[in-house]
Amino acid sequence: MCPSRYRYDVVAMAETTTRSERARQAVLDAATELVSEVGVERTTIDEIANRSGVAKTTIYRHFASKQALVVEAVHACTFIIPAVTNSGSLRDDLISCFSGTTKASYDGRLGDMMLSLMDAAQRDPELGRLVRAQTDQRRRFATDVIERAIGRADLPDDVDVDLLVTLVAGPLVYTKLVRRQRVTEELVAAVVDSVLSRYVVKRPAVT
Amino acid sequence: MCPSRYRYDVVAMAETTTRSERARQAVLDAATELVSEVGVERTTIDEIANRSGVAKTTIYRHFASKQALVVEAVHACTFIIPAVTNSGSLRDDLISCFSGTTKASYDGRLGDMMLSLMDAAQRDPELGRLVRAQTDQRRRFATDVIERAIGRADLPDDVDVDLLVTLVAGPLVYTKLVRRQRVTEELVAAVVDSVLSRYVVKRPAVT
DNA sequence: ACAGAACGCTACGAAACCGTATCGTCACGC
DNA sequence: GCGTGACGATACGGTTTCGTAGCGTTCTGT
Repeated sequence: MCPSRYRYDVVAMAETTTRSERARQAVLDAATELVSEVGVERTTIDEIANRSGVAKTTIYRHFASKQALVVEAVHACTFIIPAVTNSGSLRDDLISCFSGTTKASYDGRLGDMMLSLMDAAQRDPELGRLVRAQTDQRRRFATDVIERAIGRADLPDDVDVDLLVTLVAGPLVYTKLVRRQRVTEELVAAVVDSVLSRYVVKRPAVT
Repeated sequence: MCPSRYRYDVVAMAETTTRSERARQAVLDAATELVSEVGVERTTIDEIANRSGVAKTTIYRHFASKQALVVEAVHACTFIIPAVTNSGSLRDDLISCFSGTTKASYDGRLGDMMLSLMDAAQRDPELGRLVRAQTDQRRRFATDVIERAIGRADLPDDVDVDLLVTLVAGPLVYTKLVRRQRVTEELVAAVVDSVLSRYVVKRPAVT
């Protein structure tokens, strides 16, 4: 009847998990939460211990250092892979791709910690690799979509794929990180249409 | 013959400046240098004292707190206003505007501290206002250029000016901050041309 | 030259944080 | 049910950093 000393929620996790795994997961959850709130630099082990309900000593039984813990916590929420459609329409696939990527990268906690993460990545090689891997992966999705379009001759084969990806991703990332505004579906569509307008029949120039 | 105890360079400053002003400036210089190297969070008063040659006690005679010092130091290098041409050519003016803005915002120290600054701005209202003011000012230059073009009927008057600015600024900022690549003149021109291609006569769609 | 203002130096208290040690308590497989 | 492994609580040493105090030294205007 008396409550367990272990404060992290046992019920919320599959009962097949061990005590050790539950503690570990509670620590990782608290770490991502904290990083998204106060950034990498201001995240402390003591506060993670408080929020997770896991004793600091136990945290150090699972993770070698604060740096290792942060890296693993960030890693966990970084590799959420958005689904990308393959409809045969360049426009639709691009919108789908960037909507998915935006959701996976800039909504929720990961979006909140993105700036702090990129800043910390400037000085922490481990985090640097993590951020770079994510950026590359996100760009890869868009690159694939574009190359499929080139294969269908929906785009000229001398198109600068790298630039094209930057032309779409740039305004979206800028809107989120610099202007701190929500990236709406309408914005994604407007950016994609603007970039693609160069390659499709359109209204004549205004005189 | 014996060297002065005051280590900051007296010669480098106009001799009309007072001792107090020289110390103050040396502190601000060291602060911006340090912030650009290690970020806002890791910048310490002791290290500023070391680099500037100004005693920590003297620093606190000039600035109420570390936060106040950082804000003022950042403010000093933030308000460098780039020159923008008014040639009558939308394309040339846009390229000039964004080249200038990029130089003023993302080259040198300010560029190095930008990520850390935007991160810190999320939690420090004072820095938040500073960053927002700079962003707004940068966008204002581009907005002016575009509105002049609308006045000349080089652009339709129903064009979404805000979106247009984002379409150009986004890829440049993204290239610098996320991809950590240099923003070349060629890139600026390529982005401007891509965005403007919607509004000028261009090659027909590839079949 | 001289007085007062400004600075440098050393030292310090207080707080935050990292990582470890110790020991008592709990959970889980057998 | 019982032992072993895992956890919780407390405490601690060491380090870093902020911001201040005290006091001697240097500069500067008059």
